[in-house]
Amino acid sequence: MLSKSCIYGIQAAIYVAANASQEFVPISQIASELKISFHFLTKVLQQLTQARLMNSYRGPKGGVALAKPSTEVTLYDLIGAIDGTAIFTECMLGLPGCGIAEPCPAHEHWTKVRSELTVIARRLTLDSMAKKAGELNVRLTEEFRYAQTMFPAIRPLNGNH
Amino acid sequence: MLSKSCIYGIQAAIYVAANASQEFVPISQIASELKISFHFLTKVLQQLTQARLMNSYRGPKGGVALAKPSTEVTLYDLIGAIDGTAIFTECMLGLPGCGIAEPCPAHEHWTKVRSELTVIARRLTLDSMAKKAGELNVRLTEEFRYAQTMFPAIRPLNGNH
DNA sequence: CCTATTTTAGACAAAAGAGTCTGAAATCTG
DNA sequence: CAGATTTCAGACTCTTTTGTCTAAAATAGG
Repeated sequence: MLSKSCIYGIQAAIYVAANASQEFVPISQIASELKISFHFLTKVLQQLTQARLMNSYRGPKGGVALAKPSTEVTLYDLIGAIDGTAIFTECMLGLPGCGIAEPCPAHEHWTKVRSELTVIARRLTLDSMAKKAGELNVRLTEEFRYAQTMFPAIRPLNGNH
Repeated sequence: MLSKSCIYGIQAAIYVAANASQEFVPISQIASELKISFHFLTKVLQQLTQARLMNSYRGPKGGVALAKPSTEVTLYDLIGAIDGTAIFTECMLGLPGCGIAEPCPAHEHWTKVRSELTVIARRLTLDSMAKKAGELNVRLTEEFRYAQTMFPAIRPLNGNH
């Protein structure tokens, strides 16, 4: 469905949005919290900065930050910047000419799913995902559980897990 | 979205369903009509026979055939046999624990798309796809067009294109 | 029985994706 | 200015996917 690069990029973006208090978040911090290879994440986040979704800053106190308010960055933007928009536009069977004029045998059904996917991806903002991640961590912490497999990024930083 | 293997397998299955008059359809015929590498398609179709979706027969007059009526083979079956069912079950962000108890930040939205995808894949039969492909070719033929990029498999075999 | 045809099995190569590492450039702190 | 920190750029390796090829087993037909 989504490439690993894309998944890492989305997770990192959520992390950055959830840590909006920090001006620039070091990639090393994101990588260690999310348990992603630092160098690999670096390359993924470069794609997001080149797509103008993030700003970066070198040196001490450097890192990455959202280029826009988290309410204005959607899942669609992130996927488009890393995996491209093919998933939102292409034929399920990969047939180049598939469209209304020359539909493939699965065309009408797949377009229905695809358009819903597009709507949802366009509506889902980093802001709302970061808030969901926050709620999740509060609940997990209250239940004395540790979101190891879930979303280690967003766990509270008070350290009492 | 779907792997190339999976796309080839689906196209080939539609082709076989559309050529139900032939008892066994040689893979070489499918490959040349669909313009897929013969040896590669061979391996893909072996997956479908091992999954009991197709029968195969060696030697002259051999080939592959559907193991069940085309009304009883769904897109879900084909995808499941080649790419596996992960796409119908897995979290969008690939998080292992994601579920109702521990949803990831995009959980509820993705499950909505995913369940619609599952419903459609389970309902869409080879029979209906083969019929759609047939209608398409009639129309294309009437318009003196040649479904080269579209679905070369299903074009009529009368040869007057 | 012999030959042609076809699937089966598996080795091999090419391409893309994922992950690792090194060095250079920028920037802060003292 | 010196040293530490951090992104940037690119080379490199490993794995998976995709694609190609060869030989063996099964089967039909003469």
